Amino acid sequence: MAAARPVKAVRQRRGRGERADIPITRDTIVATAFRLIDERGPDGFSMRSLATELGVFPATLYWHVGDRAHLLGLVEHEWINGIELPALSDDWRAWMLAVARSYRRHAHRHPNVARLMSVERARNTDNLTIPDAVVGALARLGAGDDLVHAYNAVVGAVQGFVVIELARIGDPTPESMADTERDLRSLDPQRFPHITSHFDHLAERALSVRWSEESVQLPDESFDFLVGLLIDGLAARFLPR
Amino acid sequence: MAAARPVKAVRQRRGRGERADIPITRDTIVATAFRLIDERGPDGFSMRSLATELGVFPATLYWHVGDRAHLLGLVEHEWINGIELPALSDDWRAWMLAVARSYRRHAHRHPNVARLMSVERARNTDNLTIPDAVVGALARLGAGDDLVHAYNAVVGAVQGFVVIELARIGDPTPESMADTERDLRSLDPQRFPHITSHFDHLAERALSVRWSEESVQLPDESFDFLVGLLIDGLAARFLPR
DNA sequence: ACCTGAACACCGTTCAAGT
DNA sequence: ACCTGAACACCGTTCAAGT
Repeated sequence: MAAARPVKAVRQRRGRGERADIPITRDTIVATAFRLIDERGPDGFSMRSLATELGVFPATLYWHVGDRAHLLGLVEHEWINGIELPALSDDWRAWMLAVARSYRRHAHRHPNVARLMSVERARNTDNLTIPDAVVGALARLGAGDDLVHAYNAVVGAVQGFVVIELARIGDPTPESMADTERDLRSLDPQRFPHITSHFDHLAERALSVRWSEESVQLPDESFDFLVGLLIDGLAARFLPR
Repeated sequence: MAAARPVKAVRQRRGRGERADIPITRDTIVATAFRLIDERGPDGFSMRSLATELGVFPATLYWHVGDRAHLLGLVEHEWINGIELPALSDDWRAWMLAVARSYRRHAHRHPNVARLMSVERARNTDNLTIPDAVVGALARLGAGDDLVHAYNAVVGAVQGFVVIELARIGDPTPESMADTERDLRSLDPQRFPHITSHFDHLAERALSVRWSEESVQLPDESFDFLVGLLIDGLAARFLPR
């Protein structure tokens, strides 16, 4: 699909039925929607703001791409296509880690778009390149009758981890962030003995113990740790020793 | 927090400033919002529909619970409080599996509410009971400097798995479901050699290879398989052998 | 303190009418 | 085939005005 070319058409009066001078295409619409969501977040995106950005009336979008849900499906498609699939390697451990990291890296590049994945999902019949490669790797490992479960476990955990880490921590105003920090720092050691005793170790790094916007991304080590657990677990189950 | 008592107040005319005969409380609002989201899904829920259900004007809600984001935070709180924490046990493996299953079971009981978790998050300073218990278990295992990462890996994977499995598969009309099924059944074996060759094994059971609404819930075995991988991985890292 | 009534600035979507 | 212009049925939120 074409790269997102910057379309900043200034709305200029046009009579009924008159063509736009820059012809609106399906690709332009999807690319612009992608850019708007990416830059302004889901709240700054609407069918109407997209139409304005493109210099057309909202109804035009419906003619080209159908309704909002369908458009978001196309954006999802675009996003998934942007993930680089690491070259197949003999070392399946290294390959799986590379795939997982590649997926996460792409999500971090476009967090606002990536957040859509968990909410408004489109058809999933295309974009099966990575799933197919993962199924292949697991089958080659000898997953056998556990193939589905190994697949679901790995994909669900990796994809899910990224969704959870990117989930918004409430509204990102300085005040609410300060409030959260204060509340977390003054937790009752009676009720939460373990979090409080390991507070310095967890603060701003652990899920549920974050407050600033910069800490949306969890430590890379946490992700690698997870993938390590999965890989070792698979090896223990399927590889002869 | 009080159980959700059924409030079906029929809107009856009231003059300016007049009190409702059934007094509206914060708890009633939250409980009713929970019920509406649960029953009708996020699309059937709005501040206005909630107000109508309660027999008041929308502005009343703002007086009691603040804006929509804040209300959803309270609903989230309510949901999380509903998770049963299994009694601490000496067998940490059994305990972790029990906690993970308990979380997932609760999500499946209220899928529409659970879906909110990944999107509109409130403050997370309360409801730290389960996180605290998990931190405690991992610390006791001897996670040491890897405590954060072990915690993030386990919680991110378990919570994330559930989010991914519950994510909507596009719109659930019979036609679109049939379309997806047809597309999946007629995948190109050249492009997707592994999925096609294991199709019968994966169909309706694997992420990305589902089409019906009944298959939102992945096989329980897949979830248990994941938790097994995590537990074994932790044991291999932290337990002396 | 608590609620009404109305208003404001938005939405997504549809549709007849134009070229 | 492609787009306008207007309309419809909704939103979330605010605010003065009532009791």
